[in-house]
Amino acid sequence: MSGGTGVLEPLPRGFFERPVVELAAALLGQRLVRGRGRARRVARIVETEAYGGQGVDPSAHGFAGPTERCRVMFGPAGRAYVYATQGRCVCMNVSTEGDGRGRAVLIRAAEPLEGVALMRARRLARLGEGPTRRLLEGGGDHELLRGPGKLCVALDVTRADDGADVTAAGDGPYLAAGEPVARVLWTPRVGLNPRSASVGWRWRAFDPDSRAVSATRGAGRASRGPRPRRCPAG
DNA sequence: CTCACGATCAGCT
DNA sequence: GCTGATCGTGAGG
Repeated sequence: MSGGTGVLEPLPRGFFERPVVELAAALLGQRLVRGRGRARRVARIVETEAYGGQGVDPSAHGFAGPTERCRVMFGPAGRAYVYATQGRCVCMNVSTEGDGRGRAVLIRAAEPLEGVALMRARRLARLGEGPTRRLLEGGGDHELLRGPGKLCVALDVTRADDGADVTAAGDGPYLAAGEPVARVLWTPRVGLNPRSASVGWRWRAFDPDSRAVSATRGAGRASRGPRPRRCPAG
């Protein structure tokens, strides 16, 4: 049960060389793989957000151009951009387009497929007593990767993975082919500055059939905020 | 150097 | 649904 032996072939570089909003949808259903052997963990991506780059998207880290933190987004497509927010949580993005404009897709949530016990152990190691601990101990596996910070905890994604090539199988995080999702819904992205001009853009894509879609304060679930659409709009 | 601000989360009400 | 925690990051002096 733990540690499947099947080879998970990485997605090719060309998969990531496409418009960022299109990639946000294309990543739904794909596999996020971390670790080798008994430490291997595999998850099915169910929620993403597109971040437009320099001069395009005021909510994107790369809006004003490259900085030391976000330089990976300005490099080739198919690299992990991993950053810390609130000083405590880390989030993982995948660079796209590769045209030096600083665009990337944030991976917000996933469903655990393999290495679930290790994911759970990683999450529990950071939790005190409380409802979340009881939920995870009681088999609430859909909660393991439900949110960009939680996902990185469960998969041991850290700042050390910033710049990692997600098209290369190995110990580091990489992307492998899954199955396309049946439906894709779009809403505004979560947690943005409400004064930002791009706050209403429907660049958050998710699989409405998944229980693992995140429900962060504010604009999280499909049931709140503007009604999800089938196509992105500005 | 200082300072303001989060692409969040866990725990409560 | 609401709030405090807690610090990396980038901009400015």
